[in-house]
Amino acid sequence: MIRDARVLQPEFVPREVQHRDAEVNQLTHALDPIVDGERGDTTFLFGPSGVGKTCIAQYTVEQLREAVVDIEHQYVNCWQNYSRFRALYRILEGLDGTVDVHRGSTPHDELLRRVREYDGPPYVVVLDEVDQLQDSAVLYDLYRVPKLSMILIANREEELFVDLDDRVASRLQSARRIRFDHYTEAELVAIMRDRVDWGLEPGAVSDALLRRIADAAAGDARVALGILRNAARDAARAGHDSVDPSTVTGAIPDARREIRQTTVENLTPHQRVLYDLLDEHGRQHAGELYERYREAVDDPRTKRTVRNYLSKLVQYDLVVAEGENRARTYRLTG
DNA sequence: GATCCACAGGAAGGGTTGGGGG
DNA sequence: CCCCCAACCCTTCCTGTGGATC
Repeated sequence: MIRDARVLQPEFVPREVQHRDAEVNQLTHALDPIVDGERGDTTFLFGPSGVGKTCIAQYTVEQLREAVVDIEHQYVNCWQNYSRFRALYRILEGLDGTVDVHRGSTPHDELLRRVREYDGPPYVVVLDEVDQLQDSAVLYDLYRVPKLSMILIANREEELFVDLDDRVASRLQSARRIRFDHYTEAELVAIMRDRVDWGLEPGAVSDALLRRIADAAAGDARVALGILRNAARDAARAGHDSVDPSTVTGAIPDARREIRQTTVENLTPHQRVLYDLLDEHGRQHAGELYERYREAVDDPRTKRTVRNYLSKLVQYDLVVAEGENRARTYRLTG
């Protein structure tokens, strides 16, 4: 039943994107100067998850690569590369592949110096989840690199600008902004239909089922494709030649869990304990949670450190903090 | 209404880590 | 081989806030 599983994978970038013409055009326009060897406009892509921000950024850069002879590009996920050092390291890595800069042996802004000295073809850097960057001043530094164009991706504009360095904020005030909204049900169905036609045997999934998946995904294409992928896999394993409604129903919680699971697996052991305690006991105040945590581990960290852990969990969208000061409680999302 | 208390989160400093140079 | 140094993590100390208590 499955012909090509790749097109259902989350990281797959389609050759043609659907329902994002306006956004693609705006981004292409912002990058136009690159065609003439100039620097492109700094551009923000804002919107909830699963609405195609990363996909459109990568797609547009790819288009540009086909149109322009010579550009360099690099994708940096700031969720994984959240420190100034790591982000700069990745950016330098995009330029010559190997970097012989190691922490400890080089003056602390050697990385930035090397990036600034860059004088090759135009360099397009996509900074995904840019709100996760600990030191936003790095954006200010990158802003001053002549050959470097930035595409910045984040969920919410307000949250991003709240803790931006003042210099950065004023510079980025003038940056272009492109907003992405949830997909409609019809758009999600069309996106899935396209992937189904490429990746599955004809007739494997009916439109009615795609509508059902779209409904469960609530405008999030990543969730929709996750459900579709799991449903197709389950049906294939069961030896069916098409997906039926009950398989879809079974795949919905799986897909949700899958997306969350990859995040949970990246937690440190201590963060994981906090996550599990919130899972087990539900909504809690910081005090009770800390007491349980202290019981649960051999070498408890201080309250201050646990507060840092919790704010990480909130940033990762695994935990919600509700209320202020004493009244604040923590619980898992969803 | 003054005081207390639990909590959030900033700032500063120390310890650990892990690479390169002497 | 040892030492140096920056990155990183954790702790300590601190200020600010708002609900609870008297």
